Amino acid sequence: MESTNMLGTCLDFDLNINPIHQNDETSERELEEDHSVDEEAKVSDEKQKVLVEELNRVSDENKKLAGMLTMMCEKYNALQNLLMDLKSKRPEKEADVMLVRKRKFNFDDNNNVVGLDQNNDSSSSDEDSCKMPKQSIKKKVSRVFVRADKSDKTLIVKDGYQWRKYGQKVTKDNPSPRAYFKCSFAPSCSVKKKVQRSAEDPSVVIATYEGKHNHLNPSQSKISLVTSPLLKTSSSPGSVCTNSSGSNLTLNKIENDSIKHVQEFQAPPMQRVLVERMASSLTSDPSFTAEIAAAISGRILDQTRV
DNA sequence: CGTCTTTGACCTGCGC
DNA sequence: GCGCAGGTCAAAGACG
Repeated sequence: MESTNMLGTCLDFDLNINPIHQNDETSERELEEDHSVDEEAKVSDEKQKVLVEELNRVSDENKKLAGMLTMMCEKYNALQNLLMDLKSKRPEKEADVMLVRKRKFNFDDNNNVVGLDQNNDSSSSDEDSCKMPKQSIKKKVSRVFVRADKSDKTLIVKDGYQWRKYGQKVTKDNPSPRAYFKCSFAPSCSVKKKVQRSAEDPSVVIATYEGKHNHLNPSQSKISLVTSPLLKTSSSPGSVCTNSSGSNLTLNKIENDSIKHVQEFQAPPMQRVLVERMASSLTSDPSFTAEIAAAISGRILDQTRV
């Protein structure tokens, strides 16, 4: 029978348990009709149940995420307060360090003398970084995933900074070449960038940033003009917005743009404060932004692969 | 002519 | 010590 086949194993089971009325055609037909109506109702009920469960699960998840966000904000506030306390307790020490750094920096800039600030951090010059043992250099490394046209073979990631290409190499694990860039905006800036297409998805370009810029972003002024009304309220001392030493403008740009959009849509002050705080926390930590970008890109890659 | 890109050679770290 | 792979240098060419 067609109807029994359509209704699956449960119905087959029901029909087979009562073989006594097999010759009674009318009663069988009535029975089948009843069964089919019942089963249709059952199926729709089950579907409804599944949907309701899914809805509940999603709303629970949403609640959990909201809770996590609130917790993150609270923790961020606590950390911010802690940082402010620490800064207020040790202002002289930091000022001394800054003074020494500035002095060394000026000397290096003006006289172009190499080798005097070898113990300096990532803001030392290229020559220094070449002479120093690689193990002693602790540079901040961040990765940015950028969607690019497959046909576009120029490994250029526009991030607002000025880069000079100094090498290209084909690596073992990836058929597409890897390009090496140095920041050419400031001679003393030791930030390097490696750009390579993803082996898994050639439409994705992976830019790896090493080090921290010790100068303003060439296009920073333009960006800060656009976003200053928002960031002025959100940025705290020490954030990227104020020290402008973020290593990743692409992300900053994306974040700032998205922040603008978010602010346009979210009028309630509480949400606005939350968004601003989140934005501040995101922009103040390049590694965190890189991790977020990596996670998002990975997610996108996963979805495009399916 | 100055700047930027390309590309082969060289250097360095690491595993065997 | 050797080979491999990644990273860097620097000469040559392209381009505005």
